[in-house]
Amino acid sequence: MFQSIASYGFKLPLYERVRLQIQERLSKHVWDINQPIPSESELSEEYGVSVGTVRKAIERLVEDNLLVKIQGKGTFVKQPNFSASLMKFFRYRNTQGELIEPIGVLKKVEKISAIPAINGILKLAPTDSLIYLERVRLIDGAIMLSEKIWLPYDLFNSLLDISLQDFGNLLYPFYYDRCNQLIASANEKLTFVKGYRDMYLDNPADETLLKICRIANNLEHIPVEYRESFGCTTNFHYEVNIV
Amino acid sequence: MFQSIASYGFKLPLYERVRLQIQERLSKHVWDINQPIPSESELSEEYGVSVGTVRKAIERLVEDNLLVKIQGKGTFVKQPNFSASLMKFFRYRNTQGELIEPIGVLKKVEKISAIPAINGILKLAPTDSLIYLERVRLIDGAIMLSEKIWLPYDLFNSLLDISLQDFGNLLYPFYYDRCNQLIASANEKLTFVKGYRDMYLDNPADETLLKICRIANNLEHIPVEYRESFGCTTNFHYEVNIV
DNA sequence: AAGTGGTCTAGACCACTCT
DNA sequence: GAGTGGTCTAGACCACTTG
Repeated sequence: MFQSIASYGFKLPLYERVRLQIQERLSKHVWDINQPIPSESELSEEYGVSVGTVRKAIERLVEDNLLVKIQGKGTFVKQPNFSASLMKFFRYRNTQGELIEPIGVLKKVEKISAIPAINGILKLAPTDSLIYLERVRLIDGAIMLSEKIWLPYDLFNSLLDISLQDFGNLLYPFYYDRCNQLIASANEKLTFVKGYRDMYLDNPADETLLKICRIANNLEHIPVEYRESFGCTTNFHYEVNIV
Repeated sequence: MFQSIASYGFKLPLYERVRLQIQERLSKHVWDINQPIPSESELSEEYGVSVGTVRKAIERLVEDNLLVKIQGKGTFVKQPNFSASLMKFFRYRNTQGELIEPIGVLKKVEKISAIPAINGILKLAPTDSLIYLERVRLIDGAIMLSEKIWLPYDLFNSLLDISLQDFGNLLYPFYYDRCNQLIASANEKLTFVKGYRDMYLDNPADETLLKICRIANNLEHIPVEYRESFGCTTNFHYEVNIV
């Protein structure tokens, strides 16, 4: 009964193959978000494996934040909460010291040809095309952050069909809904640059700017977004949990 | 045979009680660091539980980075590698762009009485005493970072017996060796301050300084260190993995 | 009472490392 | 070949939620 997953390779342990099966059904949104997915015994019967094997598969998916188990009720699809996870690391404070969620406004979406450095970061073939975004983030109408974003064309070309004003405040939910790419982890580097003039920030040339380079990965740990953000240090607030 | 761990409370699952038993032996350094710990079947016999239960207990300890399993060889005590984990997040670069490990020099160690704000952060009783450290970090002999560190007196009083020059480059290995406190996670907040003059940095009053506030937790997720670091933005480089 | 996930057991066989 | 951890199974009982 596992011929269908032969393509995954038979060297994978059974519970990993079951995990991939379930994960595939998850990304196809087969199950209603408010209903429990089939029970462990149902799945074990369906896949013809023991309950313990299904449990182990589901355990991994829970670790990956794709499922949530609730004792007595069942196992549920977890919809990623972006504003509570990734975006919380990146904050500005107002003069009263309260946290602010900057408003994201997209300025440009276009297809561009390969850029060796970026293609290298995104682990693409040297000639693969890219999607290029420009975006600013506003606080009280003032531009605090200017972002340049590069994405693999093959995965994100559907973004070209969306008009600028239809992009929401957060990009990652868009990636998820439109391109089926769930951003699951990221690496960020913070540095400071002097003498860089940004077209949107319109900053004095001698001002020290914050520069954040982010490589964001999907669930399969494949880098799918490279982003460079430039910002003013005023009221900037960065928070991170190291585990 | 589990009377000895009655103090942990009998509501804990068996594998959790076994985990705590093993963890206790780990923190007492019962096992040689270069030898495998007793095998799963040996431990299951010793504790009078099934192999599966021991496996689950060890699984958790591996997740916590306390043990490492190597198939065919055994399970080994993992000594925490601080320079490769926590400290990698915090870097300066030289003019060639290469990463530099700043040298840490301790300037002050003393017992102080309670500070309401700090005691609150460290979740101590309002009158509990503290250990206070001052420390600078140097690159090419120049002070790049000035750190103020507060620790619970009860856990860290043995630091008072160590002379300043005997503190090594990294503090966390010291916490581990001398006070049995393994720093396992941390929360850091980066902000910028202007108008703060630091005694060690000896900075101009109008320079914008980086300020990093860190709350570091031990394995039991109890906060055991609060640290405020002030630094120059020049050549500063901060890297973090978000998962 | 029925169904869910949570815990625990016992035992089989496999893959790997060492001697 | 002996010993280790890795995978997989089958089944018992418990804790929790819902009708």
